[in-house]
Amino acid sequence: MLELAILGFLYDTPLHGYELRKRISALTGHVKPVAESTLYPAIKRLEKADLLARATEPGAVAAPRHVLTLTEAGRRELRHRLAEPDPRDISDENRWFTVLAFLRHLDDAAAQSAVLRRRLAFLEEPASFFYDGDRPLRAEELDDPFRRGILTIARATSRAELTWLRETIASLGG
Amino acid sequence: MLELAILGFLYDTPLHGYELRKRISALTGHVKPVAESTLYPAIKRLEKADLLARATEPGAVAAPRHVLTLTEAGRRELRHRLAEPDPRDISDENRWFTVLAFLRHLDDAAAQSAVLRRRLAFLEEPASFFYDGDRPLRAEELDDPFRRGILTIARATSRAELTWLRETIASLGG
DNA sequence: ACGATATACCTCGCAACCGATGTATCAATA
DNA sequence: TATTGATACATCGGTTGCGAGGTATATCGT
Repeated sequence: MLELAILGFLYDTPLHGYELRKRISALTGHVKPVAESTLYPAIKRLEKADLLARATEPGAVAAPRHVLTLTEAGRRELRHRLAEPDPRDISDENRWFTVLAFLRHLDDAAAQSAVLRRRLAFLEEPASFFYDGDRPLRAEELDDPFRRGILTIARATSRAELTWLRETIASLGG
Repeated sequence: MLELAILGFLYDTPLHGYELRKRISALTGHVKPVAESTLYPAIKRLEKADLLARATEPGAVAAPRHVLTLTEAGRRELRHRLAEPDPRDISDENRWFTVLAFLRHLDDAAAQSAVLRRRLAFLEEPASFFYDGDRPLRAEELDDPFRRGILTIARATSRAELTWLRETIASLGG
């Protein structure tokens, strides 16, 4: 998820690590804070895999900057990760939002639509958080008000997202 | 999050690892699958910390089972983790849902309410995923349809949850 | 008789994540 | 003048997570 965000932001324009950190924090930081000690090793991993290159520049304000630029392989890698997301990128909302945040980088509307349809298929599966045997329970069947809350909230999200997905898929396919 | 789920399920009744795995999979598995190679080491960690004890029983169907029971320290630990959740348990929906799933185990309505109010405070902060400088952007201000989707969906979730939180806090407060 | 499926547990090695801590420079504020 | 805060990068050790693989037993369908 972090690597996807790094690739995604650098796809637009080269950035140094500190600026990258601020952008990632703005995108997902209020939900999942990004530690510097996670970001810098991730950058190194991507550099080692030749997905990005770094160039040292004198710091504009303070210490020298390492400006990060995606390589051609890095650009391919982002498109690949967007076009064929890991199942977790589809099911986990945090990861899914990161995919969505950069999905415009897929040039092909059909490819974008295919990704949205994967999420649609996931949301259309009858799934709950609580079961009676195999049967998914509805909010009304639960005594526990907190568990009822989970279902109420999840249902609201799901409805909103289904509506948006169907509209957006239609507008892409049009 | 995994440890919280283990403690939460065992708070009700002793279970063996395999059954625990099925319950955790039902609860969060459709979003975040639980690997056995994550669960068993987690059980060991909790055992080592004296939060749970294991007793070997002949297997009802196949191999022998290790029935896991929370110790008194384990029960205290669950209540503590519920009463004073990590900030990430509040901000990250996956973790938050796990807290909610077991929040009934806090005996005190005031303590439950305090936890809900922490989530309420988090949701009431003006946060977005996209900014113009410091100003959070609204869905209508974005060109990118996918990023607009993120805000649309997040807004719908947030509204539903705020409503539910306020209602539930009111009903707890008497 | 054989293979698939379910039950039931476990280890290994690698990857990822994070808190604590360290190193510098520069600007603003007290 | 001192200290805080922002910029800018990095390492270390510990913890968590996961895929791949392993070991058994019992059941059910073919």
